[in-house]
Amino acid sequence: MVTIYDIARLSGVSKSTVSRVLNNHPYISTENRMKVEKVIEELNYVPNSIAKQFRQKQTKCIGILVPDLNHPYFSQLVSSISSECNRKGFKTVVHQTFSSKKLEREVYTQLRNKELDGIILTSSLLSEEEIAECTQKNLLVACNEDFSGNYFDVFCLNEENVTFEATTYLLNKGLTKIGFCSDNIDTPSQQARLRGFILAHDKKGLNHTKDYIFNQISTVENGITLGLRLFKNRLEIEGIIAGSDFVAAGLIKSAEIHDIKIPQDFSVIGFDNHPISLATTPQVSTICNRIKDMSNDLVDHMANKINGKKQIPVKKIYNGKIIIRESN
Amino acid sequence: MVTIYDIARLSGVSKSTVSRVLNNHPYISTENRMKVEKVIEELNYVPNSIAKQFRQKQTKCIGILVPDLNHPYFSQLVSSISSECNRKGFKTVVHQTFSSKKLEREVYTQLRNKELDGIILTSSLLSEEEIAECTQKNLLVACNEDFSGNYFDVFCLNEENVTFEATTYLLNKGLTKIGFCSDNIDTPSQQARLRGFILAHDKKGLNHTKDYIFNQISTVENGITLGLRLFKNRLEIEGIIAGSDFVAAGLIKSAEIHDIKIPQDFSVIGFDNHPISLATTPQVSTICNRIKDMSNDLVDHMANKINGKKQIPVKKIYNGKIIIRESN
DNA sequence: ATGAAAGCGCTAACAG
DNA sequence: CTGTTAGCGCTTTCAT
Repeated sequence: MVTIYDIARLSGVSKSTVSRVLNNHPYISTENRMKVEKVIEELNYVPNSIAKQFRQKQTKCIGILVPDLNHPYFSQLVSSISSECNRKGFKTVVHQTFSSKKLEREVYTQLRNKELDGIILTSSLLSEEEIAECTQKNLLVACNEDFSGNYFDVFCLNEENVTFEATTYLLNKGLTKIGFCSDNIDTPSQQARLRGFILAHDKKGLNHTKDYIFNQISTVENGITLGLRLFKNRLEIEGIIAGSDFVAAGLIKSAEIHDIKIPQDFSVIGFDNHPISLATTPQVSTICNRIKDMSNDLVDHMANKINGKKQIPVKKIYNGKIIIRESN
Repeated sequence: MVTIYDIARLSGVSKSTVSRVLNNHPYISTENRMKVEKVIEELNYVPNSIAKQFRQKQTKCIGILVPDLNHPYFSQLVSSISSECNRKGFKTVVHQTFSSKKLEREVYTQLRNKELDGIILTSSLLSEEEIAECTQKNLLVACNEDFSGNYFDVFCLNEENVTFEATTYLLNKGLTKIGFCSDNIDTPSQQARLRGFILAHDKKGLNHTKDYIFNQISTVENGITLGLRLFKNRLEIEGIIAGSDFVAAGLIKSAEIHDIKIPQDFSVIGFDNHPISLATTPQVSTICNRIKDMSNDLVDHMANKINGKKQIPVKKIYNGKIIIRESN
């Protein structure tokens, strides 16, 4: 392996000078710079970046903690975060937890071991307190998940508000028996949605039906199966906040099979404004998220922190928006 | 920062002994082992993994090169590869190229700089020769992309065969004007599909229509737009190998809008057996891939190579399968 | 079974 | 503008 020392020897300067050339320091004689660059070229020298990292105590790696990449929302979020990080000179290490607390804790250990400069959390099954304890003084920022902001910085959608609005929208249409789907009800973001759902009922003096709150519903298949259950037994449920466009698509397909007319007999509102919402008949009314804005702000903030720029604590909340199409 | 030296000092042994305890070496007195472990516990010591990497010249990081994570096929592929890598003790660094040759080359530079122990390539716009030149003697394995296998190991679907079969299936039904969609026609896998498409025509003594080969078609929206073009002008095209279930869904939606009956007036075959293929009406006939098998074999192979086990060169080809549903 | 010592490749005071 | 020097935290011979 060619090292900085070989370059120094062959170009008749010291290691420091080579290092300076490599790092674009000012104040180097053009003569020496050229000699060094020539030898670098000749020997096809590539700097050993681990040695550099070791010296500087930085990995230039940011971890992204995500439940599952094989998911229309999270793959989009990670795509956006990752490319922003790359643009700012950081590599991104993806860690899927598959909703395992154990795997999640292991990633925090990597952070403590300095294998990562920081972690971006997109979803968690642990409490803020436990996360803070696991990560200690190391850098962690939450994106997407609605934490308090007392333990680490947070960038998230106003899930509660937007679900409140969507629910109110259905309620205003005169529906009274509305369902609610979530993928994992134990996460802060889903809890926030549920609060919005319930609050909308409260504000109208109505009660929500506990039996119509469904958990672990996240895919097209889940939507189809749920629809089967709902429509076959001709339940009195009149509409649903589906929590995802994929679930909405499944419900719509299921309704068609059971000859339930949407939106006449049943209303559906999806989430995320995923292209699939355009492909169904009727097209899915949905809620658009703010992935791009969130990830840009977040990565900017994170990069500044890593580079030692003082940042004030933030909890930044983004407003989603309802997009009314044909399914309600 | 607590170091191995602090532990040594406080437990009255040498650095070497501490290192041995840390690495589970045999032949350490239980007495010393316990002393060391006690101090480690007390000081809450965490080993500095960059130092370790530096020493051992390994990053334990594998790069995954992918066009775009925000994509139903690639997000699933990366999800599978990444979790396999994690299980084997490697971190995965995701790099999206967004079809930029420049970004792709940058990743190969990272490999040369030893920032990565190896790269898994899922798609490329460069030639095998150029890739081989960029990566030099470093470890790179291709997954998904149909390279020759002469320059690096390859694990891929038999794209040509399976597209041949799908095309033949339509041809056997009596269709003669069939279209072909690809997301990026310049990649080896799409070229392989195209070969299969053409070969199926050849075998029947039929000509394919060059005007019906569409490039840069990959999303629901692309499918809808393409359908618009096809159906509005009542082209004589009778069916299409859509290249992706999302495109298929868009085409089906578009057909509905223009009152084209599928499969009576028009046939569609998707690709990947994505859940969206269940949500459309009619449901999409599609081709199932072999993501799980491919990524398991691949990561196993890669891990062995990194760990110094001699591996013979491989080009492993997996057979896809047509799933006939309602759209043809 | 253990310790001393060397060194991985690089950066950054410091001195000149 | 350049060279000397020390050292980052860890592993691994080589002795003992």
